[in-house]
Amino acid sequence: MKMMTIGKAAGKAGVGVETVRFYERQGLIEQPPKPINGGYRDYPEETVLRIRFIRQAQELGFSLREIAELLSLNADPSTDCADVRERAQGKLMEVERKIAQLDRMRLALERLIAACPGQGALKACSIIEALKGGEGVAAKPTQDKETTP
Amino acid sequence: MKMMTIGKAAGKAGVGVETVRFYERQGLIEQPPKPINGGYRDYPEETVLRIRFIRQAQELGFSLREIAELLSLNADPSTDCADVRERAQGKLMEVERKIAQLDRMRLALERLIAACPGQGALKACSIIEALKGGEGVAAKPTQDKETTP
DNA sequence: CTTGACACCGTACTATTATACGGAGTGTAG
DNA sequence: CTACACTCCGTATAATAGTACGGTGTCAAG
Repeated sequence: MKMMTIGKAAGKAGVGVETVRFYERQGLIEQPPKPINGGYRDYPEETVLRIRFIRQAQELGFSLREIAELLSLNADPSTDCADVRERAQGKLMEVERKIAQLDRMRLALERLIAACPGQGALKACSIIEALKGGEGVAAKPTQDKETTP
Repeated sequence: MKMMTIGKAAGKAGVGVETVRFYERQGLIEQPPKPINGGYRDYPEETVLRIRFIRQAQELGFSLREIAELLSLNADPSTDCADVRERAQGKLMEVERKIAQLDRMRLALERLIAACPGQGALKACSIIEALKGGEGVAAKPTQDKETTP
């Protein structure tokens, strides 16, 4: 039977061997047991999928800690369902917020592209305006007390 | 006239003073000139907007380097329009890819939440499957040569 | 049975993104 | 005019996410 060593697994997932080991140390993926008689570990296909998930999620702005939380939703069909549900709902809200923000950015970029070759009136569309609404979850800005007495 | 010191600007943007200085050093925001007779710098409102944009974009998975690229699209109505347009189109594709990925994750989370309280058949929906399609731009996985000779 | 590529493992180094510290200067409320 | 908070600037330290290195062990092709 074909044996998947760490190098093969890393290759299939598109990362380096050291990265796989790093994720193991962080508890993001499980290290397969070392064969009883010594020798090389055999990685299951699932590890490859997990690593790919991790990389994709990173590109979407999740930290490894957050990704661990996402993966934990997946991992335990045995654990308290209501708890998983609640955490999933939190993540869902986060995801929806990101989608909304990206959609604003998409619109801004589209406007920018549209405005570009037509006339010189490029000044009209500011990328910065794109993400105006939808505050991040933490660290609210201090209120600007209006000079309107 | 009201003067916005670095602390005020940082507060309005929801970051610390040190972070503002850091962004200045990175060239993400411009440091206002020091008043001729010494004293404190006066930050324009635009700086606050830029900082907020930076934080939002970071949550969407852009690095500071990428954010600098995004901001540069905004900055120069004078520069070569075709170039700006091209870069904007690249960013747009990136944004659309992210949206698609997040949409998959959203669906997976919704399925997870829906599957949760009904029956114990939670096993059915794997978060990991959510991001299957849509490879990241770089680092393609090595091809798994099928054992089908 | 040797040789070369890779696994194993611990430790060290790097890049990115901040945060903290310390000493001197500045602005303002009382 | 003094106390206190805040700015300024340079340097130091930290957290996150890897990446590299070096010595030893293992496997498999020739």
